[in-house]
Amino acid sequence: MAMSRRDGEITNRRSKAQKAERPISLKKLAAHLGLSPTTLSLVLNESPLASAIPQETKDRIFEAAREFNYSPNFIARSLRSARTYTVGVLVPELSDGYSAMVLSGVEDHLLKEGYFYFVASHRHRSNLIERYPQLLMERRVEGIIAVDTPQRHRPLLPVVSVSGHEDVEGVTNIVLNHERAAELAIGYLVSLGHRQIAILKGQDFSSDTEVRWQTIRSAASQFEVPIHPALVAQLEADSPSPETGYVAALKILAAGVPFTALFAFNDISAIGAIRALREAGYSVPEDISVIGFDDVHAAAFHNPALTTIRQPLFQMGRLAAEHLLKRIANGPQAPYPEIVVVEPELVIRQSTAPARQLSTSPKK
Amino acid sequence: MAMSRRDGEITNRRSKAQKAERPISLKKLAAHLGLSPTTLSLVLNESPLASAIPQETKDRIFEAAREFNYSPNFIARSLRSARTYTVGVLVPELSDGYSAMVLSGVEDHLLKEGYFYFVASHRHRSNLIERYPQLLMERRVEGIIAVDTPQRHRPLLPVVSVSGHEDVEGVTNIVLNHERAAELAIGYLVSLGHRQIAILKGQDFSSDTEVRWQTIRSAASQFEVPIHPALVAQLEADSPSPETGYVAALKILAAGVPFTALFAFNDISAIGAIRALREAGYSVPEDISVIGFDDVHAAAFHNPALTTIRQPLFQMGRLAAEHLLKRIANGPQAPYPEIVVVEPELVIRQSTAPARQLSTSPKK
DNA sequence: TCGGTTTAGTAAAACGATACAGTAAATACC
DNA sequence: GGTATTTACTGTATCGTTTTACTAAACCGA
Repeated sequence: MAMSRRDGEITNRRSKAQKAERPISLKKLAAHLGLSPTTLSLVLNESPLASAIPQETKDRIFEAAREFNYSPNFIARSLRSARTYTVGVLVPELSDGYSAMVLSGVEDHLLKEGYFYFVASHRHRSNLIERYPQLLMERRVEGIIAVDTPQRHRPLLPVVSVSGHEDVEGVTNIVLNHERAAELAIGYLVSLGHRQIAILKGQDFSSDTEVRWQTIRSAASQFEVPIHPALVAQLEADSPSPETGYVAALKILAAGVPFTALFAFNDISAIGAIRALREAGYSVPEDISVIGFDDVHAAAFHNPALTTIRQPLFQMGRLAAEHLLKRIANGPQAPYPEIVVVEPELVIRQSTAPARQLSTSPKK
Repeated sequence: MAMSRRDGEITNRRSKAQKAERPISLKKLAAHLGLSPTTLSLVLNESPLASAIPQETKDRIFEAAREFNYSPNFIARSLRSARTYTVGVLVPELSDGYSAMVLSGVEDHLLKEGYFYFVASHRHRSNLIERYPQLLMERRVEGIIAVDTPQRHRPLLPVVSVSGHEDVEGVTNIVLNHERAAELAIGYLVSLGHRQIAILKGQDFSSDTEVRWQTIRSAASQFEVPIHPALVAQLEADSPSPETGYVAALKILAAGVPFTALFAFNDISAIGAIRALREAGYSVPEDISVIGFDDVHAAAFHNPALTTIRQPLFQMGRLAAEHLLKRIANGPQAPYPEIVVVEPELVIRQSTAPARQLSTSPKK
């Protein structure tokens, strides 16, 4: 009994009218009670000035407010108080796991504090990266959280950046301790006996790409393992799919330089890389160890379960929200932290193993 | 050179003052130009009434607006026009992939049309499910999109629900053709020779759970394959991790009733189930075929790549936004669709194979 | 009975923009 | 030369709330 509807087809209509009653205003409610709006405002907001109002009147007011389902117009209030209790969040992409995790932490704190937030995802398009902050400012957000989004100019609002790496005045940076992350990964691989390590670099647009690469290089030299240029490939496409890692790993394989371990830019690309390695006849981790980055949900349940460097993404989001609200509360003149560092964690699972005898060609 | 900073530690402060210049208002700009706010408003909004204003004056106005970086106060505008160009989006959870995909589609359309949106994730807590819509209404959103979130009462605003299944007046439902989805999955398994099919039911809080189960039962009876009660398990924990599927699959295995295929509630739980099967000594798909649902990014790159029923999540989000904006534009009296149906798609990958001779115990 | 305090409120301005109704001067028309 | 129209604007009210300053009546103590 398969149906032959096309996607998005509309199956039914109805036209029962929905009353468009404008919500009741303070003024009307006041008129109804024969009081002034001022009085209602004082009472409903439990202002100290309402102390002179007798309880009986207060009760009448509360009663009427409930009866007419009065709720104050947030817009009018915002206009008067110049407070919107709203912040803007810029992310590159919503569906890639990374931003969603950070956002989740951001939201956790913001909603708890009575703030709401606008999300805008710019998909790395520079015109949008320029435009969205303006639009957000027009809407009078009180601050901006920028996730993996470069900040050019000194902002007119408090800005907290997650995984940004520019040193811009007015911006608080929440960053991972990248030196430590690289040390953990390279150190662990070296401890397993790996000396030929392939690296997947991030896309140019990702703000972690450059630091990650620098810290890997310095960790490598610290552990005295050379990084062969042919064993480095860069992720290319702007896609939240493992495809990018697959392609990059193929490139490294094509170069023909043997290696026993691969350190991917993130878990998603690690998963793609594993597929490429497997298709080339290598098994992971027996022939080649793979280590990812981030520890997204999928990492633990991939097959093999991914060894990875965990970034506390949720916590980073929450810290971002906390610092932003603190800056908003303290006012623009107050000092604020320029950098807040969070620590990575090595999560050992099944995609890494001791290095085996190096073989140029797969066993097949 | 490992550092010993604790997470969230603050490394630096500075106190360079940020000027708190209130953005310039029309009134002030008008005063500066020796014109009335009205004139500026007409000119800057390119109102037809500005036709009487000579170009020279217009130029002066535009010039000054640029110079003082004037941008209209959205809040004031909203108050006057009773339009906020803002909608609210309710989701259960941001970090689970599903909501993020839908949200991505929602955003795509909304921002294109000049709308922004507030996100609120309720984590299935019923007090939040009640409270957030109220808060959103106080903030004068013009409509609400509810993703996998039950709607109780007839709303005071246009509501579009994605994967909701209540028939509530005032709500437009964007739903998958679930009958077809079940037919595709069960039909495909049957065509591969499977007759003993295990089912992972969704959590009670998921609005798809009930329909999915009903349509699976009816598809099963249509194809004349019985569903053994011991081969049905329900996902329990409220977690976006494959753990839930792992646990449920263990429960089915424990029952000891043999089966050759498993139809999971979603891809995430399918991935967990595969792990459980594998640990029990079965190989997928040789011993047991597994089919997922949704087609999230991870599905294609899991090992084995997941055969699944694709839901067009991004498109569903976009449709939700389109219908909501249409309803907002048409006003509350206008007719609106009650249901919009989208079609699923069977995506065949490597986690399914022809049924093999049934064996009660794993080959090991 | 006078001055002061408390009680119970109110009036008006303000936030920033927009809509509507004017108006004064200049020009056009016959 | 007188009316009609166009040009170039302005004044005021309004959206819904909050704030500040005010008032009028009642009460209170000496």
